[in-house]
This record gives sequence, structure tokens and C-alpha cells, in this order.
Amino acid sequence: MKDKITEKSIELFGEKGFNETSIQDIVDSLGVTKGTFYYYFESKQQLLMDIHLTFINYLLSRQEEILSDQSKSCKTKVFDIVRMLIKNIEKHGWDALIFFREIRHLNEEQMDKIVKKRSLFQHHLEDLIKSGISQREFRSDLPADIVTLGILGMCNWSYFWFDPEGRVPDEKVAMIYVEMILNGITVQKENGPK
Amino acid sequence: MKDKITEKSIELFGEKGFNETSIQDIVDSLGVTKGTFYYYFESKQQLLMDIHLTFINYLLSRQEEILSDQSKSCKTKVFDIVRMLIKNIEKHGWDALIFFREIRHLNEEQMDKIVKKRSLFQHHLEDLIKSGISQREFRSDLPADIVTLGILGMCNWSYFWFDPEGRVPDEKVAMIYVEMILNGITVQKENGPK
Amino acid sequence: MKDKITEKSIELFGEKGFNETSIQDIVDSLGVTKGTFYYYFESKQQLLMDIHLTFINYLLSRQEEILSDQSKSCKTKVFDIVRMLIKNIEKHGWDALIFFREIRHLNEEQMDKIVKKRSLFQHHLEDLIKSGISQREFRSDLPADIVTLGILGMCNWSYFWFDPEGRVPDEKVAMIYVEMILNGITVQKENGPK
Amino acid sequence: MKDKITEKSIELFGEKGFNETSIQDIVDSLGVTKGTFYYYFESKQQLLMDIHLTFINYLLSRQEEILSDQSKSCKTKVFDIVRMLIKNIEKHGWDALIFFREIRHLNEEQMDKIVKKRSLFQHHLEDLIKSGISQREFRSDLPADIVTLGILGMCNWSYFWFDPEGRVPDEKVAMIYVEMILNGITVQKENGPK
DNA sequence: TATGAATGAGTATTCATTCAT
DNA sequence: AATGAATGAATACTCATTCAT
Repeated sequence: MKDKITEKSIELFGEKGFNETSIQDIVDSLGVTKGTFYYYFESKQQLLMDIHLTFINYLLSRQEEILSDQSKSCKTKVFDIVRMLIKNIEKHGWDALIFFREIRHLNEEQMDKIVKKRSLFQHHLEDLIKSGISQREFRSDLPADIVTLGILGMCNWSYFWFDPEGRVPDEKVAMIYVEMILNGITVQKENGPK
Repeated sequence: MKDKITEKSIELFGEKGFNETSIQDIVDSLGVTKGTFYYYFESKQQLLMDIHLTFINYLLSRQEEILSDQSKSCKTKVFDIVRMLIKNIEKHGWDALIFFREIRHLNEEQMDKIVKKRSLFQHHLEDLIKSGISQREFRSDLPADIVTLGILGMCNWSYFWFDPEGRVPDEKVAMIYVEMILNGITVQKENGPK
Repeated sequence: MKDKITEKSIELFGEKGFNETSIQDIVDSLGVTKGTFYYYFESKQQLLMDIHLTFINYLLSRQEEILSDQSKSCKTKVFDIVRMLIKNIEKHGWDALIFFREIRHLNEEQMDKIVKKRSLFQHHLEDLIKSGISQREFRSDLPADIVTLGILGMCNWSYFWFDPEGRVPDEKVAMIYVEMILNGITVQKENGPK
Repeated sequence: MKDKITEKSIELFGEKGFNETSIQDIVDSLGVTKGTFYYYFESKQQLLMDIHLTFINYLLSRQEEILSDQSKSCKTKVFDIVRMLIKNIEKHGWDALIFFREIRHLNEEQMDKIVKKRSLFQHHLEDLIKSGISQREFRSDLPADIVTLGILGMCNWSYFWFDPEGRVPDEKVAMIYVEMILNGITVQKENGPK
């Protein structure tokens, strides 16, 4: 039941927003009563926190997997992370949207915890970029932190428009983004498009 | 008075969110009463629509300015648009945040109107990319629509983290982004960083 | 309206208790809506605090009046205070009951304020007893503080049983109490009942 | 288990109040579950009734003991009853407080039963006073019922302030009260303080 | 222009109680 | 003898909105 509530809540929060979804909405659509909700969750906020935690922990573990693979180049790792982020939408659809849109409904303590984990994700990516720079895979004249934010912006924004059933599949979007990030959109003479 | 209300509302909506800001909050912080609010605005939603309209119209007119300059290359225009978007934060601070975060509190009709104008902005940029491709400034193997979304994602995301008083000034962020977009982050032998 | 709400609330709190009286009960019995209640009061607790403050302030001012009369003996002043306390029931009926029964529903800060004023009342009475002792009106072998509490206990307890319409009128009850306090119930040979 | 629940409930009702203590609070603090509570008690109200009954029955039996001793004077019996009431606090701490504070949470039938037993206690004391009057131990010009209520008020009120660990021990408080009741606080020439 | 009183529908949360196991 | 899931009715409180003045 707890899982059913979480699942349904994610769907409703995603569709209508956290504030716009009442506990009543949630329990009604499951055919149970409000008491049931509060049997499993301390508060609406706690449920939101659960959703956030599950999601960011999943992202972090996927990132960890990718980064710990010694055999891959930095470029490949960047590609894998971008693909992972984009692919996420297919599987976790609403989670991601909620993650970015509803964070401010957490209380200070909760927000802190999530923000810390978010920065962790960001810093792992930044470290990867820095590695790439010192290994001469990436240009040394672009600051790693801003580049990181640029990459994350691209990917995260896709949560607001990416249509899992759309014309361009996630794999393809990831490839285009990585190509843009790595080689730019400018026509180049010697080392043109891969 | 109407302007004072709008101004204060933007500030409060930005800080606390649309739903989290009550009409009472707004009028209290201006030392007037609720009646006054309803003298100038039909509803809270109408006020939000006003804010959205002002903002997107401003963006569109700035974009128009940039695009209509015949003397500039596509690259330069892309740079100008990116810079304009980033720069916006300094001047309009909260507006942009509200624009992206609170759109779902509009009603269907209003949302429609705004979404149409948003797409307009997006399509103008997409057309610019397409121009660049046919004029052989940009690579022809990357689909213009996805590239456009990538660029917008980068820029829009900065509304969530860009600190107008921070270490890296808007001008610089814009340059880094454009450099990334145009030439990528990969080390290149012959035609290195511009 | 604010006064009407306070008045009705006192009646209902007195009859049914603070917790047992809902805001709905209050507004229903006045034919208004909950919004109206919250237009005038911050919270249910605030209303309770209002009631407490009004009551204790009234008691203190009445006590002040009695104590400041230079022409009266200590004995007379004790009598006046006892009579005042008992008489209060007639006029303020429920107020007194609420004052003693519902104090714990105040929050810490509010309770503190009320408790301080309560002690003030108690200490004024204690000081009166001490005066009486040093002026040789009262026995010096009974500790003033415990005596004070005894007197207050007698009087306050009457809030739980005194029936304003009952057989024995307030004036009479006060006289009996004071007689008991001053001279005791024991048969005395020389200086019997006054 | 039943006793453990009762005991813990008395503690919690005393500290926080009947309404403010949930069944959950009680079972949590005992490490059991709500089902267990309802295995032993019909309802929360029934538990409260149990507490009331145990307490008033104890008081009545102690009073009975005192009154049935043929060798004592009325004065001594009054003293013993007052001492017994005051002493009670030490041993039964919260019980007494609950007894006076939470009675209104019983239902009509239960309340009736308790109120009857309470009056019984009161009437036993009143009868004692009347005996004292006819035996010329006590003054005949003070009505026994009001005097009784005065004595009970003094004693009962001590539940609200008496500190078992305080400066003045229960024995002493009882003596002062009885002295007050019997001889008054006035300085007397012939038969001064005992 | 602006006020202030009033509305009413909505919201999260609490809690005594039930009951199948 | 005890559990744990579920109920449902109640409760304090919020807030956009209305409207007579």
C-alpha cells in the first residue's frame, strides 16, 4: 500500500503539482481513506522527501557506476552520464520533474539534505571535466564549473520538454547533446563531424 | 499603485512562490488592503498573466532586435541571444524565475497564449540555427530543433543558479556557453579555441 | 462582532470546555462563518488568551482598589477580597471557570504572562496577610504564604460549586468564609463569634 | 499489562491532560500497540472511569477508617481528614489532579456515579462538622455545608500547587490548615494559638 | 479609489475505534 | 494475548474573492 501511495502521488504531483494535489486526491484515486495515508506517512512533506531521496540516490548510484569504470575515457563517461540523465525520463518520467519543480516544498532541513546530494552529483561531473582537462581530452580554457552547469542545464531542461514517445529517441538526443558539448555546432575543416 | 502591486508581487512570487504568496501578503507589504488589489486586478491569476505577458513580450522584442540586424553573422546572433538571456537575470531577476516556475498556475487559455509566444521565441532561434546551417556556418548533421532546445536549456537553467553578484559575470558566462555551443569542449589541433 | 464572538465563546468554553468547543460550534451558534472568526482572531488560542487577560486584569484592578484604601483594616480588606472573588461568579460566571480550567491550553509564552499576573494577585494577598501580622491583627505563628493559599483555595474552589441562584447568596458565603478564616470554627469562650 | 497501561496513562493524563494524551502516546511509551489497549479497555473513557473509581473509592475507604474511630474527637477527625487529603498528593500525585481536572470527559452515566461518590465524601465530612456542632466542639452559627466546602476547597486546591518536595511538608500544611479552620488567623487574647 | 467585513470551499492533520489474523 | 492495517469523522486554519460603503 505504501508503494501504491508513493507511485500514485508521483503521478499526481507530476501532473498537477505538489500543492495542487491534495491528500484527498491521492487517497480517492486509490479508493482508500485519509487515515490510511497517515498510517504510512508522517506528512505530505515527508512523502515528497521520500520521493526526492529515492530519486537522487538512484541518480548518484548510476553516476557512481559510470565514473568507477576505469576502462572508459572522460569523453565516454560524459556521454554516459548525459545519456543516463536523458534516459531517466523514460523510466522515471514524473520523478525528475517533481525533483526539479517541487524541491522548495521541502522544509529547510530536508532541502539541505537534498541540495547536498545534488551538489555531490554536480561536483562529480565537475571533477570528471577537470580530469578530462588535465588529461588533455578537454580544452583548458573553459572553466569546469560553468561548463558543468551548462551540461546539466541542457539535460535537466529536457525534463520540461522531452516526450518519451516523441520523434527523437532519448539515445539520439543524448548523442546530439554530447556531440554539441564535445565538438560544438560550428563547421570545422580538419576534424569535422565525427 | 497598479505598478507598485505588480512590482511587489514579482518580488514575493519570486521569493516564496505564487501559491505561497497570499494576496494578503502582497497588500500588507504595501500597506494597503485587499479591496485595493481587486480594484486593479480581476484575480490573482490575472496578475500572474500580466507578469508573464510583460516578460515574454520583452524577450521577443529583444530577440527581434537582434535577429533583424542584417550585418551580423549567425554565430554573432546566437551569441547575442545567449548573452541577452543570461543578462536578463541581472535586470529582471525574479521575472524569469516566475516565468518558468509558475506558468502552470495560469488557466488553459492564458497558458495557451504564453506557450504560443514561448514557441515563437524558440522557433526564431531554431530558424537562426537553420540559417546558419544553410549558410555553412553550422554543422548540417545536428538537428536544429534539438540543438535549439539544448541552447535554451543551458540558458534557462542558469535562472536557477546564476548569482548576479557571483564570481563569474553574466558576460563571461555567456561567452563560455557560446564557446561551448559553437566549438565544443574537446581539444582540437588545427582550429583550436577562437 | 468581535465582542459577540468572545462572549459566545466564553459561554461555550464554560459549558463544554475549550477543547470540546470547535470554532464551528462558535460560529454556527452566531450564524456566521469560520472566516469571520479568523478575521477577528489569529487563532483559537489567541481568543483564549484574550479571555484570560481580560479576566485577570479585572481581578487585579479590583484588588488594587481594595488594597489602596488607607482607611480600612487588614481584616476588612481580607473580607473585601474574599467577597470580591466570590461575587465575581455572579457577574463573570464562566470566565472564572475558564480561567482556572483551561489555562493549560495556552502556549508557553502566554501561560507565562498569565501565571505572572496570577502570582501578582497571590502576592498582594500574601503581603496583606503579612501586614496584618506585623500590625498584630493576625497571628504570627501561621506562615503567610500557606495561609494565603488556603484562602485562595477556599474561594477559587467555589467556582466549581457555587450556584449564583442557589440557597446561600454570595455575600453570605463570603461572610462565612471570612469568619472561618479569621476566627475559626471552634467554639470560643471569651471572644466568640464576632 | 492492564495495570501497566493504567499506571502509564495516569502519568500521561496528569502531565498532558486527558484529551492531549492519545492512545498512541500511551501504547508507544509502553512499547505495545493500539490493539493491546483495546484488548484490555473498552474505550479511553472507560480507562478514565477506572482511574476515577479507584481514586474515589480509596478516598472513601480512608475517610471511613478515620470516621469510624470512636475514640477521637471531632476536631481530631477533621485534622485527620485534612491531613489525609493533603498527604494523598505525595502518594497518588497525578490521580488527584486527574480526578478534579478530567471529570468532565466521562459520559453522563459515569459522571453521575462519580459525582454521587464525591457527594458522599462531602456529606460524610459535613456530618462530622454537624456532629461537632451538636457536641459543642464547633460554633453553631456557621452553616455546616458551606464550612465543609470551604475546607474541601482549601485541601483540593492544594493539588494545584502543592509540591511534594517543597519547603513545607504535607504534615505541616495540614496542621496550618486545620489551625486556620479551627481557630482562625486572628490574634486572640484568652485562647490564642494552641 | 479604497476599505473592511464576511464568505465558503478547501487543506493537512489527528485520533478513537474496529477487525481480521 | 497481541498485532497492524484501515477507517471516518472531526478539527483548526487558509485564502481568493465579493460587496456595500
